This record gives sequence, structure tokens and C-alpha cells, in this order.
Amino acid sequence: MAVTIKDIAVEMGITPSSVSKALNEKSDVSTDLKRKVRQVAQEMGYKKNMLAVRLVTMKSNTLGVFIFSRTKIRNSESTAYKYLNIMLNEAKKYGYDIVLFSIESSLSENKSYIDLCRERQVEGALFIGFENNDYHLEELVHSGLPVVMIEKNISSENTGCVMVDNAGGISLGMNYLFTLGHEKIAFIKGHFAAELSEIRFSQYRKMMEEKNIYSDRLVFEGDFSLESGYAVGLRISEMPELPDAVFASNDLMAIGVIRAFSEKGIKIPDDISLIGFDNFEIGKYVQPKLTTIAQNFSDIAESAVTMIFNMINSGLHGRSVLLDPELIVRESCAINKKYTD
Amino acid sequence: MAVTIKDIAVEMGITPSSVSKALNEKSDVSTDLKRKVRQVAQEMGYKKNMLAVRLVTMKSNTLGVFIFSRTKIRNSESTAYKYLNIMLNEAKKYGYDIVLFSIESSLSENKSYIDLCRERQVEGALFIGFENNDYHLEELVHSGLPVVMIEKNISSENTGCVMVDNAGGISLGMNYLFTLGHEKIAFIKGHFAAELSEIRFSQYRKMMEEKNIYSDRLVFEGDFSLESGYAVGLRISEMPELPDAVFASNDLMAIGVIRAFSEKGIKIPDDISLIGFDNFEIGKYVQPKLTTIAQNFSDIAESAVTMIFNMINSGLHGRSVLLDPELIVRESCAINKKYTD
DNA sequence: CTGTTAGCGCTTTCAT
DNA sequence: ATGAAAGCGCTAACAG
Repeated sequence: MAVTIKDIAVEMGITPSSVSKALNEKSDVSTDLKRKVRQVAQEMGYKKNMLAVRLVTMKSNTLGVFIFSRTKIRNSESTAYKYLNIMLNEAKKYGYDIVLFSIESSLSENKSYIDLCRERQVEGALFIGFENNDYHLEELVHSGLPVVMIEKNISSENTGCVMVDNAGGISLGMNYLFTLGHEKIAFIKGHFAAELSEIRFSQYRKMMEEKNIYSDRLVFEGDFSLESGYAVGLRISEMPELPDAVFASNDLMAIGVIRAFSEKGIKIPDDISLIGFDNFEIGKYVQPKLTTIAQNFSDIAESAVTMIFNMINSGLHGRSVLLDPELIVRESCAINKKYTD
Repeated sequence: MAVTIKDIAVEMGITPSSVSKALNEKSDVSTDLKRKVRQVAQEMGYKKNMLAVRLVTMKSNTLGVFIFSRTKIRNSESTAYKYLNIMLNEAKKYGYDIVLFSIESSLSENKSYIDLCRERQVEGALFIGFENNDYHLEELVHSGLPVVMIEKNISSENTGCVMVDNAGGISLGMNYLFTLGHEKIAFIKGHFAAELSEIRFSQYRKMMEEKNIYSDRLVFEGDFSLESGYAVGLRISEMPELPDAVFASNDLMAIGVIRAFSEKGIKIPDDISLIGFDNFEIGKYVQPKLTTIAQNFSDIAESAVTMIFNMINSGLHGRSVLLDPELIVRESCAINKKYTD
């Protein structure tokens, strides 16, 4: 049996409440008693039982974070950890614990996310990789529980969202490609279940349509994985006429394309330009170095945690914050040769 | 205020204890009452308060997982998530929650890991990326708390460990290299604070010494990062005479080497062979495809969770389990040309 | 300053 | 089959 404040109270011949007060540095207890209690507690190996504390104070000091590990959305596997790590450190600053929930499939879950939160008394929930068409969304929005999502735009009274300005990121890349003289720009979509796939694609489509150069035959389905990028790269390499450039929805797929083109003897950026999205570190090590759109994962996670604590403490309603992306020019894009002719 | 069993008891004109029993499907309560209670609970939006349950039952149903996010050990950032994800899903099968602790630096932490565990009443702790010289180790070993570590060989009454057979993995790679006729084999060490760095290096050294071909000038310091691999690659490229092969302690560093060699016009595997360790998916997409030693991250994490539940439930003492690595032959190694001459 | 009392929400003997 | 009572470990008024 673990030692309790009661144990140390009998040991010292005082009462549990005095021990509690002393240990909690309350002002209405003598410095001397505090010192003694601390010492005895130390000697007896006392450790506070947070379960009891949290029950009595009605405050769990806990955040729930949900990560969606469906293998389908491959990308999340790589990015979720970047977010998680920062969240953890931020939460620690506030003295909060993080309990992790992994969701394999929204359909197979009997427990709703809200139920999980309520049972654990979490004060707020962070979501990484929420899928389109997850029928639990409605429930979250009306739950009253502070919720902030990453990579899923949703704002209501109690829900907020933070992500990179995906449309802005695509604009950055597209304008750069246009400046280089590219017009036949292929696009590789991300996984259909991720909202940002649609956002990125829509912006691409809009910008192509504005120039009257949009064509369905330039868009390819991907799922954020290296493998899907590779598969698309192979298909592109077999097109009767190569596009001027390809915009991959993320770096991983772009790297798959590099592999495919390399096997087919297509030179990047001489024969075709390539741009990714995410700015994964690996992009600096592939050949050629990948030009990409950077999103700051740390900033996103940090903002998310800040937002949720604002909601918890100040009751602010959820907002939707978009962080600025940045164009990282490396070596995978070049001026369109047809243009210079 | 959330609805409690007391609320539903008054609502139904029965007592809290009956509600509790009904909700918990105890045998000494009528099927009819169970049905009714369930329905009322449902209607009133009752959610069990796990804090209270856990306090009264003296069972937290919680596992703690510690991840060490010191930026120094870059590799852990990439591998930790692979482990974490599996742990999460495994723990869920047992009905356990996972609370996450991130450790930035063992020195700056005032709270010991054990204190964190005791306070949260966790039933067992999983460690990912434990560093050498972490002075909390001793305390863990004598804590009596079930602990299992990944990537850190430690076994005592209450501590266990699971990792890939790192020495065996190095043997696999070295023998392969020897078979190919390589003798001047350079080695890039991993981060010094990771135990497996030492294990991998020792085995390399041992095998080189057995052939009397060990030389300090063939070993380079790395830290598991792409960047450090790149830096070492550059240094190797400037050696008066190129080694026959280089064995990088992990894939990330190997990829850094590929980049460096590519810049210096050194052809892999024609001019020099290269082998990594980990079998990251990216290895299939770099040029040339990376030959490597595979470790199964899922199996490791799964074994770790299984082990900790065995310790929790059956009081088994900690064991040290080593999983088999596998040689994955791709394209980065070739027969030594000097050998064929 | 220290002690007394009550109770957080739940489970669990033990009665009835 | 249901109820009464006690208590998990702790904090928080309120007294003294």
C-alpha cells in the first residue's frame, strides 16, 4: 500500500488536513510545520495520488489527444509525431497531462470521442488527422467541450482549428511555376479522406482555370504515400507529352515521383519541374533537392495548444487560424525550356 | 455539472448502489432493472467518471509512456512514433489508457520518472529512447514498478527490455559485405547517448578485429541524423583512398552519405558500397535503393506491451528479448572490384 | 495557525 | 434482488 497523507498525519501526530495544507504550501500553516511535513513525507516516500486530487478538485488537468492511425492516410503517420511532440511539451508548461487516444476507424469505434473525453474528464481535446465524413464531428461541435483540430477546418462555439494556409501555399507554388513559364502543370492529389487534400486541389484547379489551362488529364489521385507518388510518377512518364511541371500535394509523393522519373530517365528539372508540400527534412537530401512549400509543424501544434488553453481558461470561442506557408526554392524547378525557345 | 449515478438514482427512485451494480452488469441485480437503468442513464447523458472509479477500485488502468525528445538524438524522433502508435493500439485491447510523458532533458527534470508514475498511479511504464547515463535509471530498477524499455538493455526484477538484436544485425551486414569482398569498411556511429550506438559499433569493431582489419580511421562519429550522415559522407569522400564500403548505423545517415557522395561524384555501389540500418520506407526511394538491416518496429512495440502486461498481471520478472533483424538487399552494395581484379 | 467535518463519484461488503 | 453504510485519498470550508 502506498503511503497517504493520513499515514504521515498519524506518524506526526497531526491531522490529514494539516498535512494537505502543508504539502500544498497554503498560507495558513506555519513555515515550520511545512518544513517538517515535507521532510517526513520525503522520508516515508509519500507521493500524491492525483486521482484523488483530481476527483476532489473536480479538475483533471488533462488534455486528450486523438490521433487517427488509419493506414490509408499514410501522411499522418509522418506528421502526427511532429505535432504530438510539441503538444506534449506545451501542455507540460501548463502542468497538464496528455492522454492519448488512437482511432483506427471511426466506423468500428463503439465509443464516441466525446464519451472517451467525458469519462476521463479531459478538459479539452486536440485532434490530429480528422477525416472527412467522420460522423462523430457533429457530436463534437455540440459537445461544449473545448476542441481544437489540426488539418480540419471547423470552428464553432467550442471548436477551433489551426492549420497552414493550404490554399495560400498552393498559390505560392503555382505562381512560382507560372513565373518559370510552366503551363501544363500536373497535380497529384492527397488522400481523399483528408480535408486538406481538397483544399490544396481546389486552389490548384482555380488557378489553372483562371488561365484556362485546367484539364482533368493533368490531375492524378494519390494518398500522400511515397508509393502512390511513385505510381503516379510512372503514369506521368508514360503520357504522350510530358507536362511542364508536377505539383505533388506533399513531399513524400514528390519523392516517389523523383524515383519514378529517375527510373524512366526523365530529368528533373531539365525535362520537367517538380514541387512538393510540407518541407520534410528529407527533401534536402534527395536528388535533386526538392523545392517545396514549408509549413511549420511546431508553430501549428503550439498554436493549437495555446488555443485550447484559451478556450479552457477564458471561454473564448474557437477560432480558425491559418499559419503562413513559405516557398522553399531548391533545385527541382527550372525555367520552362519551351518558354525560352 | 455532469450527471452522476446519484442523479439517476433519485430520478428513478432507487439507490446509487443499485445503479452502480446495474451499470456494471453485476449478477445480483435483475435484468429488468439493468435495462431500465441503462436506458435512463442513456437518456440523462450519464458518463462514468473514471477518476472516481479508479480511485475507489485502486486500479488506474493506465500505462505511462515516456518519450525522450532531446533533439540530440534525432533518430528517436522518427522511430518513436512508429512504436507509440502500436503501443496505443495494443493497450487499447487491454482496456488501458496511455498517458504520455515527454522528457526533454534528464538533468533539467526535477520530478523523477517514478514520481510521475506514482502520482498518476500508472500500472506500468514504457520507455522509448532512454539515454545512457540517465541517473534516473537506478531508481527505476529498484522502484518495483513494471517497466519495459525499448532500445535500452536493462533487465531486473521489475524491468524488462525489448529490442532488435543489434549485434546480430551488424553481423548480418558485415558478413554480407565480407562476402562481397569488402575489407576496408568504414563505420558511422550513432548518437553517443543511445545504447544501441555502442552495441552496433562494438559488433562492427569485433568483426573487423577478428579479421585484423580494424582501424580507428575507418570509424566516424554521427548522431543518427541525415545531416550528420551527410557531413561524414563529405569527410569520407576526401579520404586519400576511399574505403570499400560504409556501414551507417542507420538509414537516415546512410541517406546523408548518398547525398554527399552524389555531390562528390562518387558512385554507389560502383565506387563504394553502402549499407544502412532500420529499413525505413524512404530507403526504397533513394538512388540507389538502400541495402539495409530491417528491424520490425511493430513487433518490438507489440512485444513491449505484451511484456508489461505480463509483468502487471502475472508478476513475471522482466526479461530481455531480442528480435531478429533481417538483411534487406537492394542496390547500394556490390562486389568489391579490387576483389574481382 | 491547526483541527473538524463534509464530500468529490464511485464500488463494495453486508444487511434486509 | 435491492438498500444502507463505509470508504478510496484528498481538499476545502468552517471552527476553534
